[in-house]
Amino acid sequence: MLLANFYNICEMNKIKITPQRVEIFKELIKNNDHPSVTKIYQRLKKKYPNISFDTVNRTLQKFVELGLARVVEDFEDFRRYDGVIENHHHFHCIKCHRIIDVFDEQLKEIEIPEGLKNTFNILEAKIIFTGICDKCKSD
Amino acid sequence: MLLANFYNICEMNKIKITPQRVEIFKELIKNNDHPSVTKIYQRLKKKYPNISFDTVNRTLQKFVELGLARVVEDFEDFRRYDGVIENHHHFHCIKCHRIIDVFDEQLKEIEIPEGLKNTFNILEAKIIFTGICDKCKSD
DNA sequence: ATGTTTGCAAATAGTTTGCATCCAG
DNA sequence: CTGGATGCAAACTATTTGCAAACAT
Repeated sequence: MLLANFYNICEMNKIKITPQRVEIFKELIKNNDHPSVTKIYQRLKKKYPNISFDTVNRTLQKFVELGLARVVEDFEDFRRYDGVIENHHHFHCIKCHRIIDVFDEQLKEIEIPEGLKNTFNILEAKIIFTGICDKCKSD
Repeated sequence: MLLANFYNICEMNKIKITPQRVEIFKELIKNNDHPSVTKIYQRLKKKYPNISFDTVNRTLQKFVELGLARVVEDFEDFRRYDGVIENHHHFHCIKCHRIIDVFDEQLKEIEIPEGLKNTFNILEAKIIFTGICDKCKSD
């Protein structure tokens, strides 16, 4: 996502291009380190001491609405527990938030790319499917 | 994970087998619907009105320590944003919490099991690798 | 001009902590 | 008995909301 796209998308959606929004967007894409709201806020506060945490927070949410950004691993915002210890995959329904275990022979051994295997110690590779579940489909 | 294992693991780790722990464990594995603390608390409160939210919360954490349970998609507990819109995978470092984008041709098309494809509307299939990153490996 | 956006402050939700009491071993 | 476990209440953290003032168009 480039800065030029940012302007286009803002105009298309008729949302105002404010200095804060421009700076927040630039900070978001600058080094792609998946920053939190607080991170972006802290970085911007150095250059623009007047910016508020709240604006950063709301702006990032707006960006997600507009398709300019995504929330990292965006599931529910509270902890859930799993009694199944063995490695397995999950399906998340985006409507009812059901989580369904996925056990599949084919997916059991995920091919870990050489680049990754050599650089990091990979402890787990888990597929997370998101979509709409059977119950919610029929609504 | 079975109830018998629960007793064994508690004994092995010399933690007390209290009625609360037994009930919380049974509730966790009963229908494997990935319950939140609040869910388990609410369900148990019907039968055991004296149980406290706090005990449920701490017990579940204890279960994770002992390897009796897992936290679902257990990443950091605050929201992080991604400026990359295109589908891609992530590597999470469990030590420094860096998140690194994984783009890989081989992984681009994840084989979605027929069973899943037929039952749900799958919108995304994303692999989340967890492990220890290059920087943290050398510490 | 005017309706959106901003900054502030207070509220909220989920989780955690401190501590006195209780109970499993 | 005794140290770990429980229940309660208060604290904490991340996020959200309401509102008046400021600004982009």
